[in-house]
Amino acid sequence: MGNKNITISDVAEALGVSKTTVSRAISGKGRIGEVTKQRVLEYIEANDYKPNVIAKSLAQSKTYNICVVMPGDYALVDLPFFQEAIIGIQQVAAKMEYDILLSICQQDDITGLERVISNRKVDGVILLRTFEGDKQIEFLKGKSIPFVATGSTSYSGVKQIDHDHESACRELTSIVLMNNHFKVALLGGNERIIVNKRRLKGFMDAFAMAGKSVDPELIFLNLENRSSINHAVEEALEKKAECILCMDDGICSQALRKLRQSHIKIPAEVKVASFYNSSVLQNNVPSITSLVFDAKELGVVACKNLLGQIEGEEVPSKMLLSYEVVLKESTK
Amino acid sequence: MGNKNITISDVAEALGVSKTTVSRAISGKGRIGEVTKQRVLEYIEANDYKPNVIAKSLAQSKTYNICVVMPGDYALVDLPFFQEAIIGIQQVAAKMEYDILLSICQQDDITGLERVISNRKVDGVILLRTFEGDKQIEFLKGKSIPFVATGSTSYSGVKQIDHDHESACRELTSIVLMNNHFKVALLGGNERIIVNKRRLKGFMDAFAMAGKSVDPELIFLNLENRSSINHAVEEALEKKAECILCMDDGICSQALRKLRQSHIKIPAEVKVASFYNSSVLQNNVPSITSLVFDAKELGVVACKNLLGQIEGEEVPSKMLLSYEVVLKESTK
DNA sequence: TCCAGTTGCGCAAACGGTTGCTCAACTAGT
DNA sequence: ACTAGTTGAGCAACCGTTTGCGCAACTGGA
Repeated sequence: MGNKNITISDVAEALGVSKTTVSRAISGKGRIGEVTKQRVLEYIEANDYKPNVIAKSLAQSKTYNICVVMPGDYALVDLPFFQEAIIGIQQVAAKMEYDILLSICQQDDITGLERVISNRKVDGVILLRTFEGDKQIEFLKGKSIPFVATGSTSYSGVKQIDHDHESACRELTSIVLMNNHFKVALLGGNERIIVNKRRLKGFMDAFAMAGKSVDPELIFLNLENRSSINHAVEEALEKKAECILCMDDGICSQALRKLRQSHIKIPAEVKVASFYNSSVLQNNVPSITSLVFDAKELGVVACKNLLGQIEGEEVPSKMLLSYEVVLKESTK
Repeated sequence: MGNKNITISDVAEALGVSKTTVSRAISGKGRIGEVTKQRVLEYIEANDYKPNVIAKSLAQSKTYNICVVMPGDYALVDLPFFQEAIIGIQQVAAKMEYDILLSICQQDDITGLERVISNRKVDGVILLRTFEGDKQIEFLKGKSIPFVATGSTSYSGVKQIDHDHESACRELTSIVLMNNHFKVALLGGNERIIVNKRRLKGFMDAFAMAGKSVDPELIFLNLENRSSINHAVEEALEKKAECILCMDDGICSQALRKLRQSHIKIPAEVKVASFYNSSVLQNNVPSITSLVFDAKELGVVACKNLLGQIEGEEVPSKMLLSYEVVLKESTK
C-alpha cells in the first residue's frame, strides 16, 4: 500500500501550481480558470488524492460530524425506533459527507455531550428523546451550536421534529370509543417524557370530543417496571375495562404477558391497542392494533433540518410528521 | 458566554511561558519543572481551558475516535444485542476520552468504512458482525489501521473477540439430548454469518458426543423470512420433532407465532429453546429456555482490546467470552 | 492609446496544537 | 576550578488545509 498519504502540496508540486489553486479547484470557491481546474481535478482523480479532513476542520472550524444523542436508559423495546431513526439520519448525513458521532446519555446527563462539544468534535446535535425541563436542551441552548430535538414540542426557540403523537393518540382512542367501548384503561410511561404527555393529551381530547368523561381510576401513569404494569392490568380488569390502551410497546408486551397468564382472551374479553409496531409485538397472536410511525422518516427530516442549519439555511423550526392507525385482531 | 475559545497561546502568554511549556504541562511528556507544571495546570483549571482536539489530531495524526460498524441489514431482533454491545464500547471509550463514530453498513458494503478511513476520522474500527469472506475485513487488512472483529473466529491475523457460540450451542443441545429427546429440529439463519456456523458446529458436536446421529431432514438453515420459518416449523411438526431449537430470537419469535396459530402447546407437545434472551422473547408465555450472552461485556472487552492496539500495547489476538444456559418453562 | 475592470494565480498567514533541537543554568564528581 | 551530566524552558518547524490580499496579464470601451 502506498504508505504515506499524498497531500495537497504534493499535488501542487506535481502540477507546478500552488496549493491555493488545488484547494480552489476542489472546493470550487475562489477565482480559478476552467482549464487549470480540470487539470487539477483529473490529476487528483487519477492519483487518488483525498484531502485530509482534519486539516480542513482546523482551517475551517468545521468537523463534518454530527452528534446523535441516544438515551441510555431506554426500555429496550424503544430501541428499534431509535435505530430506525439513526438509519435515516445516517443516510442523509452520508450523502452530505457528514459522519455520526454517537453519544449515549442517561436522562439529564450532559457529561458526554459536554465533552463532544467542548472538544469541538461536531457541528451540530440531534437529540432523540427529550424530557420536561431537559438538561441537555438547556445546555445546548447555552452554547451556540445548531441542534434539533425530536420527541418534544414544549420548548420555544428550539428546532423540533416529531410525529404528531397527540393527534395519533386522539385518533386511536376515538376509534375505540366509536365501538362503544367507553371503559378504556390507559397504561402510560414516564410522564416527564414529552411524547408521553402529548399522548395523554390526545387520549383526553378524544373523550372530550365524544362527549364522554374519562374514568380517572383507569389511568395508570409512570409505569416503569413489570410489577407496576401487572398491577395496573389487574386493576383495569377488576374495574371491568373493555379496552387496554398501552402508550408504548414495552408496556404492552408486559401487559399481554399478564393477560395471557390470567387466561384472558383477546379481543373477546378485552381489547388491546399499542403504540408503534415494534418487533416486540410484531409476532404476537392475536396481532395487535397499533399506531405506526415512520422512525426512519423522522431521522431523515431531523438530519436535513440540522444540516440545513449548519449550512446556514433557513429551516422550519417545528415540524409534525404524520402517522397511521393500523387496526388488527386485538380490537376486533 | 465567553465567545472566543481560549487557546494554548493565550494560556502561554498569560503565564509568561511558551506554548511548549503549556503543552508539556498538560501532556506530562517532555521535560518540565514541577512548579511550572502546577502553575500551568492551576491556570487552565481556573480558566477552563480546553485543548482543541482537532489541532491536536492534526499534529499527532490521531483522532481519539473509533468507528463502530453496525450491520444495517440486521433482523430487528438482533438489535438489543448490538445496542448493549455499543453501550459497553461507549463506556470504555469515554473513560479513555475516545468517541464513537457510527457507521451503518450493509453486508460486504465498504463505502462507509472507506470514507471514514480515508478521511482519517478514526484511529481504529470495531466490526460488530462478520461474515465468511467478509469484504470489510479484507478491506481493513489492507489498510494499516487497528481493528477488532466480533462475531467471527475464522480469520487468522485478525483480533477477534466473541462469545463461545460453539460451546454454548453444544451445551444447550446436550441438555435437550439428556432429556432423551433426540428428534431435535434446528432452525438456523444465514450460514455466511460466522456465529451461525459456530452454533451449527456445536449442535452437531453435541449429537456426536451423545453417540446419536442427527436427522438431516430436521435441519433448516438460511431461514430469512416468515414463510420459510413457517414452512420449517410445519415440516418439523410433521416429522414429529420433540424439540425446536432456534438459532436466533427473530426466528424463535416467528416460530412461536406459528406454533400458537397451530394450537400446539409448549412444552407439552413440543419443547422450544432459543439464543439470547432478547426483549422479543422476554415476555413470552411460557418463558423460553435460552442462552444468555453478555453483550455489554463483549463491547467492553472489544473496546479495551482496540484501544490497547491503538496505544501500541500487546493485546490478545483471540478471546472467547463465556455464556450461560438458562432453563425456563419451554423445555420443562 | 490609455485606463478601469476583470481574471487567474500565488504568497504567506492563519487554524491550534506537538516536538526535535538548542541552550543556559544548575549539580556533582574529581 | 574544570568538566560532564542533568534539568527546565524556549525557538521554530511542522501537521495539511483555507483564504485575504496583491499582482500581472488580459479585456474592452472611449
